[in-house]
Amino acid sequence: MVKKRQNADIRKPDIIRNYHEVIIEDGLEGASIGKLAKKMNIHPSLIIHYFQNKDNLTLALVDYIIYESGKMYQKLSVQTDKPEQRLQNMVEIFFSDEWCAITDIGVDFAMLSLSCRNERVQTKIRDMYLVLKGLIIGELEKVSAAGRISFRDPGRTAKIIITIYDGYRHFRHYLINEDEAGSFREDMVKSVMEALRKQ
Amino acid sequence: MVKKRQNADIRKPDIIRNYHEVIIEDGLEGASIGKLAKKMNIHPSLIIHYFQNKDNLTLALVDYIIYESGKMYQKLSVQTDKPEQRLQNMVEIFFSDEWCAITDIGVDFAMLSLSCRNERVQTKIRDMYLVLKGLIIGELEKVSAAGRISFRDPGRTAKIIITIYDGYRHFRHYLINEDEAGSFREDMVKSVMEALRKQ
DNA sequence: TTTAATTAAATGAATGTTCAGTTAATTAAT
DNA sequence: ATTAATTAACTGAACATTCATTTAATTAAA
Repeated sequence: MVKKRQNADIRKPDIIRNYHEVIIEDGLEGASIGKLAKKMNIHPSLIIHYFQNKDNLTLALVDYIIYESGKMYQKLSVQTDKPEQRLQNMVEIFFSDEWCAITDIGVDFAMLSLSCRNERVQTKIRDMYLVLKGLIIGELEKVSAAGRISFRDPGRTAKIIITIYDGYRHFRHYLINEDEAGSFREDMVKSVMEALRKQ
Repeated sequence: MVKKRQNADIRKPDIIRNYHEVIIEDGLEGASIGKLAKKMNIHPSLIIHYFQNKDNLTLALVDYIIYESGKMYQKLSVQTDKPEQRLQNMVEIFFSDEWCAITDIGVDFAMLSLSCRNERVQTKIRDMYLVLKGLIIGELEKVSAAGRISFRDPGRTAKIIITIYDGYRHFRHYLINEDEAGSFREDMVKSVMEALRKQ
């Protein structure tokens, strides 16, 4: 049984996590403070107490999702010191099931949709992409520094990687069977590596 | 002034179009039958009369969006008969502003999100992708038939094209300035053409 | 005892939907 | 060609429910 009275440091992130789950189940359009409260066995007004209103709660959720993604970015630092191997590893991690499952794609789509109408969300997501891009550029520059391959424009290359990754994560949802998914992943990894070589 | 009494053939698609607009403005989570009715200066129950309930209306919207996309697919048939030129043209159309603006990306994201929870929507979107894929395969096979380049697995190649296109359409939204968008497009077109050559 | 966590109760507005009725257009019969 | 019957388009009002939010009171921890 959960301790009855908790402090804000526990309760607030707990509310956000549960809100995330509600949206997974019912979508952003089906999520409400009432449902969320019922799910958590707390009173709706407690949620308002912590987040003032629903918009704030949703903004906090965006932060949460971005933060969770950010945590994973750090895990990208791959075992080996060989720059090229690092690059290969990074790409393979991007296209792994674990990586694609970091956040729920359904919720991600909802947030992306929201970002088209909400400038603050748009900015947050843009910043997240900038972080990811910076991280990839870092890896590319390590390769360049090692002298093997040089990237004319690492920022450009990073964008290509992100684009193919995004498209992959998006489109894989609409493939029919599992073995198709497997070969699809291989193909997309190859495409990215190809794009890397051609810079 | 609009004719007061219209028949179903006019009214139903009109409702769907307006519903589309409401979602562009307020998102799927902000759209309601009430708002839609007010916007159209009709009674909410008239919408129910035609669509029975909100879910049906949303399903009809999915069909509408897919149909609008499908109409554009037909315009893909490009002027020239030279297969390779056709291929090039097709890719350039995919990455054109006009093409990316066929449907509203915000609404598309909302529908993609919905598809993660609604099997019927998922199937509809999957089918749409199959149509697009088939169309691309057709073009690839024309090139193969001309004997210039042969594609080992056109279906595979088509999936790569769709993936990069999807990622492009998705990610371009988070680029900062216009000239960046221009060079980004060029880069992605190049990437696709590269992927085509390497099959 | 002060502060923070939590609930209770109540709010008005908006939600989707039903149902009964009205008005207009179409069809068939005279 | 006029009229009657039928169908379809549309409105009005009311429905219970849910919605986010407010304000005040209560409970527990520091």
